Amino acid sequence: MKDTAGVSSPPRVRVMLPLPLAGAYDYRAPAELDLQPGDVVTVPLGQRHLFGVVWDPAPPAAEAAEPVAEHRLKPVLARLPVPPMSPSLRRFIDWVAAYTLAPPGAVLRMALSAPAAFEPASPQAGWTLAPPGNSQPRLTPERRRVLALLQPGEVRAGGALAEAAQVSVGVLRGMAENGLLRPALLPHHSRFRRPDPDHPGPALAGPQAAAAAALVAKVAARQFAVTLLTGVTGSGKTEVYFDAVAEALRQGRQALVLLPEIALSAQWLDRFRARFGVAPALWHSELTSKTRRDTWRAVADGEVAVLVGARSALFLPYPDLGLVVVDEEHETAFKQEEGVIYHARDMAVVRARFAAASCVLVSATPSLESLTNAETGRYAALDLPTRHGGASLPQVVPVDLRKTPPERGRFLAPPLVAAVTATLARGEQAMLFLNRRGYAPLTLCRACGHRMRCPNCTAWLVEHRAQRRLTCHHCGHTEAPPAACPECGAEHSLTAVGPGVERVQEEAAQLWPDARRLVMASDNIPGPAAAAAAAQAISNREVDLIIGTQIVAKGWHFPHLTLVGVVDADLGLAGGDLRAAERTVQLLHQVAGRAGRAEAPGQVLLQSFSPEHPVMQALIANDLDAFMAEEAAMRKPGHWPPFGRLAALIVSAEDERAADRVARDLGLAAPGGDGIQVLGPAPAPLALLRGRHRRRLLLKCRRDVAVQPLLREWLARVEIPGNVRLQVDVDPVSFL
DNA sequence: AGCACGCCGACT
DNA sequence: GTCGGCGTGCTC
Repeated sequence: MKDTAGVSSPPRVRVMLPLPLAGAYDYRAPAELDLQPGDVVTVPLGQRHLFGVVWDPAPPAAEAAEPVAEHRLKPVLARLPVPPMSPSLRRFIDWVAAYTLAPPGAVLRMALSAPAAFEPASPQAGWTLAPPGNSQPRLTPERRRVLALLQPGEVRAGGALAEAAQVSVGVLRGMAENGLLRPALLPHHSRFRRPDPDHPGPALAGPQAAAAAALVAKVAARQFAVTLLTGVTGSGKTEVYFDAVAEALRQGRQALVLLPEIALSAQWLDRFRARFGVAPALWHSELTSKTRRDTWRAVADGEVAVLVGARSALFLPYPDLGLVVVDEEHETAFKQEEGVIYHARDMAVVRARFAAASCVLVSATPSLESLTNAETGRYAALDLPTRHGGASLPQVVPVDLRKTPPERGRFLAPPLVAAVTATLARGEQAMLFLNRRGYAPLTLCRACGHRMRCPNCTAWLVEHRAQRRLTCHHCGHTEAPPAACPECGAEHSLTAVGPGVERVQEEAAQLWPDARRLVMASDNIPGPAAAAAAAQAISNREVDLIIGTQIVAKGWHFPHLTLVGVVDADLGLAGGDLRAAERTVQLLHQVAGRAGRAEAPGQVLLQSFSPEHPVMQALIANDLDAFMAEEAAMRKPGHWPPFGRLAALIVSAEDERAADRVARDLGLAAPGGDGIQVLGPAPAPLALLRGRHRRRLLLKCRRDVAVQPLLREWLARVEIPGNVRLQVDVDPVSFL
């Protein structure tokens, strides 16, 4: 900054705004506000007032850009009475923005996700005894009861006081008018109770105790470290990392546990309560705005010691984070695919690094990424080898659909039908797993071959027979099934092709009419309450046969379930997805883990057209380590992740030619060189999505290539018109 | 992200 | 003649 001699520029601060702007904006800093980096402020922007955060001064290198002229600066309006954003969270936001190529303000927006939390705290109004005055108001029995309940100086909420005195709140108001009571503010009372690290709970022994001690030592060291905790379903991983959470509590630091499907974790919460005596704070997208506000503030104030949340919980303002746990770390649900595109598992590691916290990644079926990091020593590794309580692993058996096909128009092969029949006859529970919602994935005209497709997407319409609708699972388009073929006009020619869970349930109803059946899919399990109710019904043996999509795969404990039938084990393997095999093994292994967790041994039947496929063989032999080693050997030579880096560019526009033009320009401007390869442009597998035409390019680099500078230079060379959108997906998980 | 400015169709 | 549609562009 070149100050002319004797003329000093007025103090200015950089303020990050929660908007997708390229960087922070400069504001004039009134001296009386005494602004420091991290302060939450309100500033004018155009015609409106916005919340923002005072950011750190720009590094000298960035000063090449001309600073905004003095006369254009507007003043910071106010500093808000909330704890300042910590340096570690500010650095994390900058880091995520730089890594994902997202505007830093868009990342900040995730950290300011409860704007109501900045409104001046409105303590709840209550009533207290008024000092005795001159007037002598009438003392009815109702009024006496109220007065008897209040100690001098005590403040009680109106509703609670009225209820305790068995009067209406109107009585209280009348007493205030007569000088018996006066309004007062309730003392701040946190709704978040501190979990007790020493709450009497299940004791750990053997390998569990050893693993727990190792994690506790990491937390006690108060340094950044990453540990991969693995172990088969039921080996007690959760209780092991609970000990690490307890140590963070003892250290006076906060612990964050990320779960992929917070909505479906009623059983997880029960286990937490059993270990710590109270429920943890929760964070997910379906919180009410009031709970959201209270939780955000309580986290910022350090009142929340343990928080369990979905991926967005990474951006909450913990004052002193000591532990980050990512449970089910292999889950693709941790990948945010919209807005700021990031992988919560990977960002959790970074969040822990900036906070000098311990990070624990947990899974029965760890991702190849994490396994590789453990192998190279970047992560410590802990494995729990046995099922807790001596329960044995289920036996996995293939059902070869070529040798023993189902009857025509049916989807359950004779060996599976026989196994379910036998299980039900023994009075045990069975589950049929099919990762496909609805009745049938395709509706076809037998006369002309026309297929019912979505007008907005490259996708078939899925029949939902219960609702009498054809629905697109990508954009939500829905229509009534036509009486005649829209193409050739033939009547009664439209026929359902392939099974969904509804159709399997229909077949099950014919095969086992007396069995009590329960379908579990996102369509009929809309939220946490419904999921908990379903789990309860299963535990209470009110259900004999469960028919479910992938929502049954996650972390449930069904003690009476002894048979799992996978209706279509080949389903996830279609398509050219890099991780299709890995994901299928993980999903089917998790589903298989539902069977036989108590004393009764479990059995898993895999219906497949290719039982010789390495995925099926790995499941049958229960040797996932060998499978993952083979998977690694296949990816290594081509520098595929995790042995190389990927970034996807998705070009989309309503105008197909505009999308093509930009995709072509990107292809022409593509970077090259040693260890750098660009694939495409090509139409995306979902070439049309929500009415937008999509093209993809894929940048593949050796591990030692810095991808972000490469991408930034590349994108700067290409002009993107306003009607075309370009999304950058660093480390893509989905190839749609 | 929002809000303004700006340039073309159906209403009192 | 105006009200209003949403396309482009800027906000320290």
